Amino acid sequence: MYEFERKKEISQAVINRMPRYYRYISDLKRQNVARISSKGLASIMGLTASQIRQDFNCFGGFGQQGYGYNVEKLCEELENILELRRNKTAIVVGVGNIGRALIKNFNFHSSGFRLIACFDANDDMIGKSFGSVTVQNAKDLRKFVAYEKPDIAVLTLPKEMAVPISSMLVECGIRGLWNFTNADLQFDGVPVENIHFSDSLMRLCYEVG
Amino acid sequence: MYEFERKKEISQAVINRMPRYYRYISDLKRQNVARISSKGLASIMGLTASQIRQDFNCFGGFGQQGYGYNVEKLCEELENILELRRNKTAIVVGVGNIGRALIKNFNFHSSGFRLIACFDANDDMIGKSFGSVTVQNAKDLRKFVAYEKPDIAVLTLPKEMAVPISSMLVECGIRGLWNFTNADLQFDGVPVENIHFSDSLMRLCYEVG
DNA sequence: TAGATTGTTAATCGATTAACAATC
DNA sequence: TAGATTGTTAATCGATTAACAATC
Repeated sequence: MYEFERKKEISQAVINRMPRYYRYISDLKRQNVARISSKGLASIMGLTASQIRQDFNCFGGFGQQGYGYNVEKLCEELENILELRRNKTAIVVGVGNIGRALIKNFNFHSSGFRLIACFDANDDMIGKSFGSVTVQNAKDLRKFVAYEKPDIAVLTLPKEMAVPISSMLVECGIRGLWNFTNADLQFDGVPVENIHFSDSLMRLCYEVG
Repeated sequence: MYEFERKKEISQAVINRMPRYYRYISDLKRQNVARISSKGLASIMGLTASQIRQDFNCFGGFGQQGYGYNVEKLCEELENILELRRNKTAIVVGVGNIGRALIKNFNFHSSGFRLIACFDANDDMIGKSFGSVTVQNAKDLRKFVAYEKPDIAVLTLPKEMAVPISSMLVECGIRGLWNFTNADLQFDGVPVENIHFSDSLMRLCYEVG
């Protein structure tokens, strides 16, 4: 099924770099670049060639001595590693400004997902359509998740709701959470990816000095 | 001016943790908790006590042997470290869905900033008001930045515009960039904080397996 | 073949954790 | 004072970089 063994021991640091590799490699592919060496890629990405080779070799050897990496093949390998062609399913929970911005503008597909539903507790929102989905009543969320088994939920709801709702979602079998609230969520076996706007802006506040 | 020496050698890993510390400590303050030990904080944050003490000691000793840390004092120290009370200025460049979501809903103030203006190239947008700001013509952006000297710019514009516009902003003296586009930006001496939605979601795609 | 560049092992560097003397 | 807990040094662990034999 998989082209590579998913080794448990792949570090978070390596995983964190993979989407950026994918971004650069698909750009090169779009520009019809046929091959690239670790040295060449290192120079455009601002990394060391050594690190790039180490990173790719966590997932198996995609290169060829004396030649480098075939861009098209490498691009495909990265898609396989990140599982971007599996068409996993996502629901959006909370259709406020950020939720709507994601529904209307964000390309879920190119990050490996298909948006199949969205929910809100506000009566004025229920029934409205954005993009390809219609807002459903939050009261039906539990039933939907239990039956439809979406892979992940996008949490764009008020911070206070984040813990109770995500607990419920995990109970109903959700497999991952994309968390836009400032709540710190943690569940055994359910990965959480956080978009912490304020943490990021505070860092910038520090960094600009 | 500063209560602590900003040592060059503070690692990015430590800085990255500071906003999260601040989040937890201000929560404790809100709950009127008077003091907390590194051990206590470690247990609620899921870190080691040792790491917490090491991190805080990068900025000076805020604790007291045998007692722990005074929550109110620690909270204030974190605000000083992150410079959250300096009221730095920000502008939003690009008033699409994400830009508007930030303008209308995001609390810039609690992350150390004051939103002073926003810009868009779309004629239909210019003149409209959101929250406390009115959309200005992108043509006037250069002049505005050169004269008003905002500290940072929030980049919520199309990816293709990110490089040319941010180069122009840096030229005009912008001191930091909060980048919501998928472009990789890098300028000497101008920190960039990235919110890479798709990188984050791709990681989640990998992690849910 | 010769040159280039990988995959991989070894060396280095940095970050985290442990330990403990200092001291409130 | 005795107990608790810091600040800080030393030990460990993990990640990055360098080196080089393998090989295309």
